Amino acid sequence: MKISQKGLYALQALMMLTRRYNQGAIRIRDIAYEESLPEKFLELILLELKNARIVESARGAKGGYQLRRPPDEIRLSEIIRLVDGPLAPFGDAEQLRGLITRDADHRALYQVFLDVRDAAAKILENTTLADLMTKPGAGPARRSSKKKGEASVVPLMVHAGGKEGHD
Amino acid sequence: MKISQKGLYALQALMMLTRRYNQGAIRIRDIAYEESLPEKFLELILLELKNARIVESARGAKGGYQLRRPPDEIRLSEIIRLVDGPLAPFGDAEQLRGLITRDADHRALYQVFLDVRDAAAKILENTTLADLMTKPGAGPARRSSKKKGEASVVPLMVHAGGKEGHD
DNA sequence: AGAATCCCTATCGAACTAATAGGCATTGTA
DNA sequence: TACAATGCCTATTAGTTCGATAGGGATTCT
Repeated sequence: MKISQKGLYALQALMMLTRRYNQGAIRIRDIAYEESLPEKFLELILLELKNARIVESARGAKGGYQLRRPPDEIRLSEIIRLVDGPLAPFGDAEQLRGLITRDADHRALYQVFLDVRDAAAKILENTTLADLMTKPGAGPARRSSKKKGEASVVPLMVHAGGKEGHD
Repeated sequence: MKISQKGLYALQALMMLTRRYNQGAIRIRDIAYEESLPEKFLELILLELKNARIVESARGAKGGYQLRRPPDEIRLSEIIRLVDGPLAPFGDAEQLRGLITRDADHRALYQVFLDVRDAAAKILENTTLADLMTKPGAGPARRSSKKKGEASVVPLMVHAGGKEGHD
């Protein structure tokens, strides 16, 4: 899965709307200004988020955007899938399962791809917009999702190579 | 991280060379035929793998390609980084660490991105070409890397949504 | 000498990405 | 009721990436 510039903008805009949750409609212009995003491009993104029922809009003067659901009910996986497609590094989960079943020669390879997508999905399904809110004074970030009967998963000590592992 | 068609071809070609390990040089044409890959495109890929010292070539008649190191010393992470770039879903690990440090407003978001890349890295660093070899008769695949003093990590029961979780 | 094979650079069309443009529709307010 | 503010929507564009092909040069075996 690759997160595009557009995907990043979407997430940033939604973080902004999360901060302003319950404060009524926010103008595109204000979101763009506060998050330093290209206004016209953001307009397109918000339209897409609206069609996906993640945000809602008010038109005309005093119009603007706001979240349609509480921030702790909007998962990062949902947004990323919408804007940037499947979480799998190749194809999508369904396709990979098919290949694992049918392509005996490359089964093990596709299984690794599926493992990677599952690991990403686990993180992104369990992180909501609410989890991204950091208190202004707070130090190094660490988040947790609890509410609404969801399993809280803390990704503790996940690190690959040595202490110094680039990419 | 997104694995391109080219990346998949590279991995497939290397799996083929793993099967033929210690059997001398294999012609591009034979690899292409056996794995059903476009020959000319594969040529480019192998050239790149050669420059990265993953495979070595012999030129002239009786020429061809072979792995330059034993299959259990070639990690999927190395190949994917070479062909498709950083494992992170956005930017690279170093850049993400910088953003987490400096961009207070979006720190938590970038931390999630880094968590995702760490999860992917963990899997891909711990899987080698040797791990992808399945016995011809064997059923559902499961692999493990042991040799050369590496920590063997079995990604057990990693699954996101419900039983039926597409992408 | 000649055939086989890898080496290398160039090129191509299709698709995707990030962004901009501009007119239409709706709504609050003077 | 006008009009200004704002979102809605479609089109367009320049630049990049992707997947693939082409072809001549260099090397090595027989």
